[in-house]
Amino acid sequence: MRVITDARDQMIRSAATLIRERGVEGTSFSDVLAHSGAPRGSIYHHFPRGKAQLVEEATRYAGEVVAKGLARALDGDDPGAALRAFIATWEAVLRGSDFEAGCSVVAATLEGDRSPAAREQAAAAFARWEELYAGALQRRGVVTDRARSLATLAVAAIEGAVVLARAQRSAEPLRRVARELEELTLTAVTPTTPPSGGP
Amino acid sequence: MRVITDARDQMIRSAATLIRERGVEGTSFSDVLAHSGAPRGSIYHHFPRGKAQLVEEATRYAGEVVAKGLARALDGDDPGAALRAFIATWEAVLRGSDFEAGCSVVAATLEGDRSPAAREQAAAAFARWEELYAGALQRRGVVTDRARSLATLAVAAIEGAVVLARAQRSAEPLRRVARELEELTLTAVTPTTPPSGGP
DNA sequence: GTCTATACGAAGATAGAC
DNA sequence: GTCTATCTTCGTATAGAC
Repeated sequence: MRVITDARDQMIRSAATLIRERGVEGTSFSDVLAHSGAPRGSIYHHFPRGKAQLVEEATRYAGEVVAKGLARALDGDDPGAALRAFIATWEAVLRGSDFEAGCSVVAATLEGDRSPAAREQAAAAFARWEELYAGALQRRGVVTDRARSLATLAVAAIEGAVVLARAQRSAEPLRRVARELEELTLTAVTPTTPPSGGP
Repeated sequence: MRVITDARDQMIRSAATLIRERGVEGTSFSDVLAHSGAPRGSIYHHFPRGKAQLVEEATRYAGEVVAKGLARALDGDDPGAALRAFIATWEAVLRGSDFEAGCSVVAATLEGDRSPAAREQAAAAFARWEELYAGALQRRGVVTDRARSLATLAVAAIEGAVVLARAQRSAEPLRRVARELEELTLTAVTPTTPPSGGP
């Protein structure tokens, strides 16, 4: 059994954190070492393929963390609550960093032209998030195609809102997107029954 | 009167194009010179503050190009049509680059922690796009607050969809987001009148 | 496994000739 | 204005000692 807080995992976590703030190109090995406290000589021992490998694993890790949070929030089978929890997480990230940090998976996508493997990890992460949310909508009676569209909209809009929030240094974009997505979800899972004639 | 295709403007355009593909950190002066054909000795003549200044102007330029396209599409006062035109533009960018290019303004936001001025340009661009779209919705009878929320959702979702599309190398995210946004817009501008009793 | 030292290249920025 | 040459810094990656 392996302890999950060994040096290697700590480096991956540090890399994910720094990539979130500075991007892939803006994060050097020295930065990761300083942040993680890992010894310099152990980089190529743990990551033989160098930075490309570290970025890949950091992207995969970041994707999994979000997926786990999303899955937990979806336990209650209430898509609206999951949406709120998901958005609240991002708002915490933004506020906790004074709007300096965003999503590592987005960063890996944008700067992943030099390492296709990192971009593939990013693609897998987005697909997983969409799948989780679409599944919850389907369990609440939304048909497959619509559930997929809504899930893609939710993931895209939230990730986009995080970008807008960073640029404008305000949580307002995230709140507006949250409001619209919640109402849309509510409408989708609630069959449009004409108002009955009262009691 | 100044010709708009002089060396300086060409460098700005090249920078915007390259940033869209490789990000800010991934775009060097040498890249911009090779792409624009500008002479090496003229960099610090045209941009005394160096790369930071070039990135700022490229971000501003990219924001204006999109804003102009959006304003043109909104001429007809049909928000749905504008939405389609806006999305079609991004789909063309993605397909034309084999999903290697995205939005320079997003790139400037993510890597703009080293140059606050570039991020401010990005924030201004996003705000302008939102404002344009919200204005069109208001002219179609949507109340201010709702128009703002819908506009933020649209900008965030489309920018997010461009990121997803790059990662997954597919235009599908953009198409799904387009479908949902169009329906949402249609619902918002069409007052929910209960069906009248016939002709 | 981890260390120090270093190779090697590329980046941004500057200086001085033309 | 534009050129070439160069300075300085910093990045990844490697080599060899412990």
